[in-house]
Amino acid sequence: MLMEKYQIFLPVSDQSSPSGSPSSLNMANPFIYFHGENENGVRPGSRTRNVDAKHSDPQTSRVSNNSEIKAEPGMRGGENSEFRKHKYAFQTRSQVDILDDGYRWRKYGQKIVKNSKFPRSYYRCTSNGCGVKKQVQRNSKDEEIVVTTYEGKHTHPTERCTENIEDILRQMQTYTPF
DNA sequence: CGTATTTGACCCGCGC
DNA sequence: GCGCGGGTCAAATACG
Repeated sequence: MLMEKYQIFLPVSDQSSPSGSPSSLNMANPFIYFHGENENGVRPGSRTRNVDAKHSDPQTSRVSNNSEIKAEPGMRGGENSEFRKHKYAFQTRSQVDILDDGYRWRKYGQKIVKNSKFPRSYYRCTSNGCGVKKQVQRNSKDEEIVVTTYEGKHTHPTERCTENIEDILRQMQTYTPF
């Protein structure tokens, strides 16, 4: 057995789908994961957020916050598409949801998904101009399995030292077969 | 008091 | 067109 204390499942290869129709992103398989790189991953007219207007919010000065994630087609050009391409996921065997990977994350949402009994948390990197997102979900079948999905690419160096990896492993262990 | 988290509402795509 | 499922926002709250 390779896994002694922790277990990491790296993302599968990108073009490993011979069928060409990888529509089956079923999470039914507890250990099979995929990382789809949405080349076009632009959400068509994603949330213009008119709700503020109807909500009679005269200030609406949070434009800065929106603009960074706006990712409108044609705004950033190719850079934008590449930004979306970096999307991958991996699974870790851990008992803590939040794995400190050196970046600062701010939770911005939490949802209950059908497949899982546990809620899915949405995080975003709290750096200016760095719209990297991350979502953490716990597998319903194996409570110890935590699925972490990253999307985007960090435009800034890691705040903490690289040696922090030890801390990560320390956090990830907590599981002893014996 | 500033920043991060909580949490309900909203938005959007998709299936019926 | 409506309901459902999933993703995001933002006001309120918690926390240092």
